Amino acid sequence: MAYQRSERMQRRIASNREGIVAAARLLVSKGGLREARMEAVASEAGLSTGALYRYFPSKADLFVDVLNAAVDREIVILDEIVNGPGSARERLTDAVASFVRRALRGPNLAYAFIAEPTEADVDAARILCRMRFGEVFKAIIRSGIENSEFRAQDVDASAACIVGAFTEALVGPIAPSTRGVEDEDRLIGAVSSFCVAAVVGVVMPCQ
Amino acid sequence: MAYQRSERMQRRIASNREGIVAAARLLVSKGGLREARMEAVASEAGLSTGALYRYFPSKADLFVDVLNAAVDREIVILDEIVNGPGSARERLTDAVASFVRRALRGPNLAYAFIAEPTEADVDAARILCRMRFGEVFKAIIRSGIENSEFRAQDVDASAACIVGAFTEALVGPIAPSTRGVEDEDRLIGAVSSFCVAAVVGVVMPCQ
Amino acid sequence: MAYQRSERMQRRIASNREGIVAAARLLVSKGGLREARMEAVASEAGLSTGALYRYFPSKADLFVDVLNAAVDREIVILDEIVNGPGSARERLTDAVASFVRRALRGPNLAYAFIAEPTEADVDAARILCRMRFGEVFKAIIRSGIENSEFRAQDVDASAACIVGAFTEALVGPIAPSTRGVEDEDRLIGAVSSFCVAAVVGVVMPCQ
Amino acid sequence: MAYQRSERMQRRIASNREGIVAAARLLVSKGGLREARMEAVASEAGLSTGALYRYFPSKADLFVDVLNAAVDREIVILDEIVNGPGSARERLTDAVASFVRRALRGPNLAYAFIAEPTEADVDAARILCRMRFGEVFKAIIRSGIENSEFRAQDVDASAACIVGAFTEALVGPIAPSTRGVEDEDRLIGAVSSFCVAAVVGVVMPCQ
DNA sequence: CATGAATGAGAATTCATTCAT
DNA sequence: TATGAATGAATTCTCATTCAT
Repeated sequence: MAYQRSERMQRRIASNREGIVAAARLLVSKGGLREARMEAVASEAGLSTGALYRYFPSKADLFVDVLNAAVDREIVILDEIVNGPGSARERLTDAVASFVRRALRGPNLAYAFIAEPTEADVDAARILCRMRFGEVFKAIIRSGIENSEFRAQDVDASAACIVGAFTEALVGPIAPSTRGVEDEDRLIGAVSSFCVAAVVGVVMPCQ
Repeated sequence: MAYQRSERMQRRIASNREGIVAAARLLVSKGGLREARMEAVASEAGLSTGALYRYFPSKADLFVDVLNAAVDREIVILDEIVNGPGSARERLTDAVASFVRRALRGPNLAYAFIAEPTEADVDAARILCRMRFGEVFKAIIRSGIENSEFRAQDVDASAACIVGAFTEALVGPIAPSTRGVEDEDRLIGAVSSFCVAAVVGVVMPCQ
Repeated sequence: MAYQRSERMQRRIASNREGIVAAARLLVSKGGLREARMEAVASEAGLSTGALYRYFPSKADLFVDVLNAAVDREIVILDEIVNGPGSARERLTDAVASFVRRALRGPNLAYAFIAEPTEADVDAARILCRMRFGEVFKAIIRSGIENSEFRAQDVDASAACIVGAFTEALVGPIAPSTRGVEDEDRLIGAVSSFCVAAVVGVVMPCQ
Repeated sequence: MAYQRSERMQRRIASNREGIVAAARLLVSKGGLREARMEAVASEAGLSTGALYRYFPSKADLFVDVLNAAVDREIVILDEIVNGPGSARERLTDAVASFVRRALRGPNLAYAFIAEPTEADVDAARILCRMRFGEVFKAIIRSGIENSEFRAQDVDASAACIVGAFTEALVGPIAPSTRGVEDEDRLIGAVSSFCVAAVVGVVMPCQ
């Protein structure tokens, strides 16, 4: 009677897991972490609440996973840009623009997660995610400083500022992310210009 | 025949109100809005939960007050800088530095509140506060553009980026605000340089 | 230093007591017992909540008093009618009409109290009041039976029915006591006819 | 892949719902709406408070249901009598007797609900219920007037009076519904005679 | 005697988590 | 393994009553 986990079953398990994460992501993108109740996630995933706990030991674990999955995708894309060709300036512009563009489209959750703290458990993960984003930008900044494209600066601080700047411009209530789609390019241009100017910062060198 | 409210009592009432706000502020600065339960606030203030409701009609009202009080103080100081003498560049530097410096000291909650969404009621106030901060920086940017200190730019977007940048640099976990006090000046310098460079943005003028 | 209670003081105490009862009555007539909070009563009476407890040991006691005061007045008037001249039938008509008329005017609270149960303590008093009203009508019914104006009947039950009938017709939501003032006489006529017919009840004697 | 809800479970759910309603009914019949706390209901039903909210969205909804269930049963029975054969007089007698008889037995809550106002939400339902009772009696009265069994009269007022009369005779403390069961028939007879006499009202036709 | 701020025991409702089926 | 009903601790808010001033 030894229990052999069939391939079919394995696939179902994997797909259930993905389905749960997808459902959770959808709900978060709609109403934020605050409104993503376990029962709603289960229902969206076509499962029972009990089943959720077979895949994730707690709500926090589930949302940490959701967060990481979303951020992983971002990081992959950003890393490609960062490690790609072009000047540091171009790569920074592209990285910011790429992030902002996808965030404006949704349902990309990176921004939602970045902006919304919750329980301590999830918060810790969020913090790590912000750090991962920070690392991406640190890499660009460092390479820009090395080849004298960028001014000398506190790399940690600048990276934090960049992440904060585009996050706020996107999700912050100040920033009119609701302007409408036509202005998308304008917003992207404005934010990436801001960030590039900040790190380049050859300020009035000829005066 | 009405009794005269004794001065002693008046002082007690005033001090209680302040005590409640202070207790709430403390708890928020420790554990965020989500851990600031009414009972905890009451206990911290040395009162009963019922007493809280004599001073504030609801939890949301209390925290809106706490938030506004913190932000009011900031805005007063920032406005003074903004409307003061000096070039736009100097004023921007000073404004950012001033905010960051006080935030690093604490218990200044402006940054905590700026960063943490909660219930819809409080959230509305938070959004207004961010907007108020945004307005301060818009004013500087506009004046800088007018006198050609700053490049032409999307004022709304830049203001959002500035607020996001120093917020993130402060509360964001990327920027280790836990570094210790020795680095305070360094952080302040880094963040304000970042913001100034971003809006000035005379990028590579001699190339 | 023996304390002589001055006449002035005695008068104030008495007038305060009356003021409290009046305030309570007003609030009840507006929003029912449910909405007559002690603080509101105090405020309406121009006193502090604490003062209330100098005159009444508890909320229940206060409202029992209010109830009894209102009912006392009714009973005095009804008793006058009951013990006055006229046939039992006339006296019953007058009694019902008199009660209904004053109730329609307000702020007569008898009906409000009659219709609204609350805490056990007050409820007991309410029950007693209904009994007192019942006694009034029992007296009329008995005298009507004695002189053969009314049919033989269960006096207790009939009295209860009468009280219930006009109470419901007044405060019950079925009975449109909101019809407007022009219909006042019509309602009074209808209700008293109903009650008289019920106790006379010489039903189809000639058939 | 959805599991089939077992019949056993379905039965449990149905019986739980009924159990909750029954528990609520019991508590109301004992101590009135004001003593029927959600925790007490849950405990009486052998459930947790949380479970109650799976079946009813709020306390008000639960009690509206309880009220309506009780009244529905009454109305069905009364309607049968009203629309049945017999003279208007007979049908009125039967309707009143039927209601009073069942009310004396309990746990029939119609009378309890009829007599006790509570929170606004439940109150609205209570008012509707009284109106439904009123309609039943209006129908009889109208048909009695049409075929000259009853005197001309204000149908609305009379219906209200009837409902008030038997309600008071039952729950009102004047009419000792605690008399004991032997007097049941006597009370029923007295109340229905009262109501019939009231609407027939051919008062002293031969004098 | 008057004041009214403070008390604190409730009461309703929510939701992550468990466990019998 | 899946289900989803049940749990129950947690949390906000209310209001009669008390007591220091």
